[in-house]
Amino acid sequence: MESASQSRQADKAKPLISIKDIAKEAGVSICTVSLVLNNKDRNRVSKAVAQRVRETAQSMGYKPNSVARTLRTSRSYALGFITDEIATTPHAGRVLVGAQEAARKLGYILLTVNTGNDRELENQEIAALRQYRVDGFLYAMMYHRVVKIPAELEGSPTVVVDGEDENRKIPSIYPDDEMAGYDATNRLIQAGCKRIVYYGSSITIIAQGERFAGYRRALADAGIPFDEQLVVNVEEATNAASEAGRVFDEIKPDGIFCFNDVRATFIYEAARERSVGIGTDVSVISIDNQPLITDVLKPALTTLELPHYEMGFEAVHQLVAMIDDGAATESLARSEDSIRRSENGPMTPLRCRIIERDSIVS
Amino acid sequence: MESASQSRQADKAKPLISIKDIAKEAGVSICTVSLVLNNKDRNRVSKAVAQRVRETAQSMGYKPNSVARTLRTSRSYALGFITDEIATTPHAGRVLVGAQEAARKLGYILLTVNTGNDRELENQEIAALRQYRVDGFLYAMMYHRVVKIPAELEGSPTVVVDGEDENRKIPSIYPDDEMAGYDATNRLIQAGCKRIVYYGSSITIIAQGERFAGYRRALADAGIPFDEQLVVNVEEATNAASEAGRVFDEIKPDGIFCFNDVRATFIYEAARERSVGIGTDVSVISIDNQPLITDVLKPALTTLELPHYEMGFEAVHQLVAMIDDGAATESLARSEDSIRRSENGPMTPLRCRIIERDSIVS
DNA sequence: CTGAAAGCGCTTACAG
DNA sequence: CTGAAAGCGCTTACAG
Repeated sequence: MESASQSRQADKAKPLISIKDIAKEAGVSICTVSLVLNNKDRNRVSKAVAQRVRETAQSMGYKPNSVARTLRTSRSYALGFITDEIATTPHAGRVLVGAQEAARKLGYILLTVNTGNDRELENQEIAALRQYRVDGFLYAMMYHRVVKIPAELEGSPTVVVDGEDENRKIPSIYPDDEMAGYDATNRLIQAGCKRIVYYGSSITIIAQGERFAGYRRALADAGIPFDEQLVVNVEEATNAASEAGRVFDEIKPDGIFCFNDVRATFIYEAARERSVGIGTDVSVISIDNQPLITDVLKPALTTLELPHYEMGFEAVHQLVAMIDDGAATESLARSEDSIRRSENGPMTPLRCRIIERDSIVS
Repeated sequence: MESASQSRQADKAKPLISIKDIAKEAGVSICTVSLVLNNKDRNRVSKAVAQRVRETAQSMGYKPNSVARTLRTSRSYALGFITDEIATTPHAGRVLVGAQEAARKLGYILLTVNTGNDRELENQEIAALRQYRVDGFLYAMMYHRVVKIPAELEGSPTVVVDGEDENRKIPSIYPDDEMAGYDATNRLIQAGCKRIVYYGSSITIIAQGERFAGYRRALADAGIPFDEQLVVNVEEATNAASEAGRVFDEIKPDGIFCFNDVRATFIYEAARERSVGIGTDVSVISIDNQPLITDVLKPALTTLELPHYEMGFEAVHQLVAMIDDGAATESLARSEDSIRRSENGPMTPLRCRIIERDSIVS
């Protein structure tokens, strides 16, 4: 006999009951219990017995032991959530919330791990996750970028969140920044703006290129000629303030599409200094919907929200689809002429939602 | 024989090797392998054999199967991280990062779960976590408050993060808001301020009472009489702006201690409207260190940072101490005259760090 | 110093 | 329709 009371606080908890206990109580074998509780009893167990087993399990408060099940079946219903760094922005943590919610609904649980962009740590954590026999991996980035999937993940179901696999092979969920740029610019055009500044980023991340492309497409669709002079790319820490001033002093636009909310604050500041009325004299729109900023700016900033929650949610859905039906997903990812997903292959850009407030002239 | 190839992408991965494989390769029994790999081989296995086993394990790239170990030992080295809602502020997610880092260092892994303050969901998730046989629970709140521990957690090692157990029985880690109020006020006093406004919160959360208490203590320590007129408690959404104006128009202080960074923005705004120079005419300090705010405010705001990372880190440390040595921790928690922790019992307030910037007159 | 055996809780062919 | 048995990978008394 093994030590009956390991010195742990947990021992005070009520004892966990197993299918063996139920079998004894219901007067059947454990395999009958297993069959019934897994709903595999059709044509195998009499209705009466099945009913009795279910009631017994219910009344005894039976909860299956996931660990034992995992050992036996090699399916853990656990997903590894790997992130470089969570919560740099208030919204980034929402991808974890979305992922967690989807996982719960699908009967999965999330094991989360931060790596802080340290490749060695990342490998170490992936190994740890494997020891726990996770069924698949979410590889979540802090912001939309091209990612190199760690070789350690090879062969395991994986989906990239807020990033794009460099080879466009691994399913990737990310914000549709081109569409966001289009929608933002188009919103300004709908408000009657003719001379729209793109107040962008001089750092060349994906979002910058895509949003700018969306800006140009919206202009083109509206028949407004593109003017290089209206593009002002800035860096937050250096020239954002001076360039914002130049926007008003030299360019004098009727609409401004800001790369993000932080940049919008520079536009607000410059407008205030010049007594230009945002929402009255000039329309402003941006992207991010950072609560701390939108709370404070007046007039309230109209902006697009990145689909963080949705990315997490969708990623888990796709991952579980791969796990539950690997063969189908595999062939899907391989065939170029697949019917579903034909356009983007395994890539899933998600649209951003516009949050209407008061910074656009109506 | 069971189906050799379940249709899962994971099957492409290299096969997992077990102690059985090592035993065969090294020509010993599996129990010898187990003993050696768990470092329980002293006086039980010859050095030569032990060495051979280790080398074999190494060369075969053996990783123990946590699931099998858990089933056998009832110890999962997994912790349940329960949170009401992650990432409302950029910093809140840092508690998860801190917890995760501590967990990794101690050989544990985190299963995270969000409940969105839904009590029923919470119970459901706790049950799920139990099915995975977590060794203990972190019960993390979004902000410092008194918490009622769910009955479902009873009997399991648990520590509260960013909250205080209402019964002061369950170990709780939270920011030392009284000390933060003291440190902030004292910083102003050190800068020569004599007439210090407390620009606080009219919502009575813990932090408000504590920071105000710290404010009064710092005043008392410095021999500055407390003046009720200098206390201005506001609500962000309603009277913050008008009251900030009143601070300058009627009270005319030389120092202002703001409850948080968001409130500081109202003070900045009011000062600007009146051409009062922050950092030159009046000193301002606050609490939160919200990057999005401190990035934008000029002059840069001196503020105290809440120890989010540290709370997560410390909580995991205490939880693991309970798990590894339950008996000791139990007696500790019960004895009123314990030597360690005598002062606060199971409560651990953590000090906030001051981030010096340019809003205090030097 | 080393190995055979039991068992953690479950699932799954297989035999009846 | 139901049960006995094997086995997932590990640990741990126990016997030698």
